Amino acid sequence: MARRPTVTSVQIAREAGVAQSTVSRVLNGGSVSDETRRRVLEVVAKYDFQPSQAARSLVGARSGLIGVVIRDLTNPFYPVMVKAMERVLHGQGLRLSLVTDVMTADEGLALLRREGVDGVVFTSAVQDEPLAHRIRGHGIPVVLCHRTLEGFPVDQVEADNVTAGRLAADHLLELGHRRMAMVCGLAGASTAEQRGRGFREGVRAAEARTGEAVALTEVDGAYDYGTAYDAVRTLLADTEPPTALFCQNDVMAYAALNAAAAAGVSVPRELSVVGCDDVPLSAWERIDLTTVRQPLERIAQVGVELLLERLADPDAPPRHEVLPVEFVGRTTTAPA
Amino acid sequence: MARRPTVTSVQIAREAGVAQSTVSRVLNGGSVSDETRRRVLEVVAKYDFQPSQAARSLVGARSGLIGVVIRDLTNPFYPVMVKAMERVLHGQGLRLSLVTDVMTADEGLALLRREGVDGVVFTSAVQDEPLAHRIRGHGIPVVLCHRTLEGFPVDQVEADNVTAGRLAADHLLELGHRRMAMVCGLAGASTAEQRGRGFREGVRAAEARTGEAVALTEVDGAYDYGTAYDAVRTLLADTEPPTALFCQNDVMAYAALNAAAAAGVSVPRELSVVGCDDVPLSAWERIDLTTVRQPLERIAQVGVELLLERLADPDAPPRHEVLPVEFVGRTTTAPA
DNA sequence: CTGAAAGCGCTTACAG
DNA sequence: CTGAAAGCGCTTACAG
Repeated sequence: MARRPTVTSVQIAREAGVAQSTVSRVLNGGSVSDETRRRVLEVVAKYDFQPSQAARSLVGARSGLIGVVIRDLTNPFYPVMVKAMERVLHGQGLRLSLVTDVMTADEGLALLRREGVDGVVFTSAVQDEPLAHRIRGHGIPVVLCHRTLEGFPVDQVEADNVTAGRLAADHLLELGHRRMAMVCGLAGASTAEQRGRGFREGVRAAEARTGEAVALTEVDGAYDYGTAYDAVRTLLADTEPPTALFCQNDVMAYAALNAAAAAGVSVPRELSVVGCDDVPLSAWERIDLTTVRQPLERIAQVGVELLLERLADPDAPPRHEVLPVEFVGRTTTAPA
Repeated sequence: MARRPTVTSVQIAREAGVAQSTVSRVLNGGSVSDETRRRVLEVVAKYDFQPSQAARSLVGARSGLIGVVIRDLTNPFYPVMVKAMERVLHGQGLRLSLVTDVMTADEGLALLRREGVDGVVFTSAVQDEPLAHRIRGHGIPVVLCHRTLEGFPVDQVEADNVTAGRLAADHLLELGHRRMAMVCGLAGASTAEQRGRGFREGVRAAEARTGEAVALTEVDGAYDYGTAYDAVRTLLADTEPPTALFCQNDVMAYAALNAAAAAGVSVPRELSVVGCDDVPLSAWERIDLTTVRQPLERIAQVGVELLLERLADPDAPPRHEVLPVEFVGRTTTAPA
């Protein structure tokens, strides 16, 4: 089990009877004669030679590493994104360096710099968190994926979250709900601001159209299961609880469904619940959540692609992609 | 956005008026005078200097990278493990390099070698998959975490899976079930073999004790949601379907619950379902799965610790930890 | 305690 | 097409 010394390009070169730089050339696609290439590749295959990434990124212009900043990996939302990103990156021969909430923002920033990432995809940017700005301040290309930051001119991709909120509102209002609550996402997250705005717009529009008043309570769920669970339990303990809930993401909607079950409140008979995201879990028969789908994997994919295009053309103007959302009616909502 | 040239230790040294090797020493804890240390750290702080990991791992004995091999990140089982591992590693100043099923085993092996990982934790080893053996063949320390491989003398940590299967059997038999099915995990996975063995032992023991025959059907679920879902739908379409199901992991139990719902089979009235793992999801009111808990985070933590101890003492005899499991009764099971 | 030097394993001009 | 050489940014003996 002593660390067997790794084979290096020098040894490959020696055994193939060529210069070390020639080995490098055949591996990186320089001009090499067929015969030389064949001879080198034979030795490469014999030892299953793998060039050192450390050496490569030390000398080269690129590390081949892309930073991906998420929050909590155990939130079912993120694995879907990470997987989609990994697929694209792996297809391009790139590696993903994950930064999660296991570390502080400062630690994450330091790591990304030490690793020499070629660029960073942020999936969880919030308005007052300067991490993305600081990374970019170090000259590292940044893209905002699924979240957006005001006054930060970088490549961004997001869903049409205002419409998402609007669709949720329209659905619940059409069902006749007039006493509703919104379980809000993280303060400072663009998605929370936009979904909230869309929902409120929908409510106001309905009021204007019907002349009927709609009661709308807003509580903070912080995009977090536990926070949302407690908030909904409190809501449901009220003397006049809402008849419908818009949760700004699916995870909080799961919390709402479970909190309702714990409180003995029947969904959808006594309480309608609408989520937002359409994470795969939402389609489970045991959950079957009415929600607004955002094209999660597509967002992840576009995010990575924007970064790759940025690396290819650093001076192109920043792009901002907005992807459409879609209402998904299932069984957690019913007429008031 | 031009890549601002990164500050190096040479520049820090120059500005602090010391040799580059002195900068290295203050950063790595060599002997340096207080005054020199102070002066260097001041410049380090001024530029927020981050030493290049590439250079460090090229010259040093360690890369500070630990490979972690999992299967599908979107299986709720793995994020829990990865997070627990990341916590331990980050506490030690180490980074995690994730290998998932987005790539082939060969590609994963190649990557791990190129990156020069100091060691690898396997969470999804299967008997006929030589990946772990091959990694180890390159002199890289390996630990098996949550799965075990026969005749492979490396550090291993697993739950007491035989007892897990036995507990599931005892519970269902006590409830009076005599027509059962087992949804089996991945062929070649030690957990599947052990849990299956424990369950069968329990059934045979009950038959011997009571003199009553117990019908036990076994179907393949491959530890996969979709595979298990289809298998359970087929089972339930039978003229004489089982009254109880033991699913060798929680994810397959979710599939069973959902398949039952889709088939209009009431759980637990018409069908009892027991899982295995106790992933956080299982405690949700909407799921509320009777299962056997294995100490997931603890397994992950011990796995990483075994590896770290191995790195500290390469010649210590291999260790094999077996962690206790615990029956968790919830509402997906009822008397036959 | 401190500095000068070697060297890790590559890529990339530069010659030929 | 091919080789010799420089150099990426560090750590680690080796002197003093």
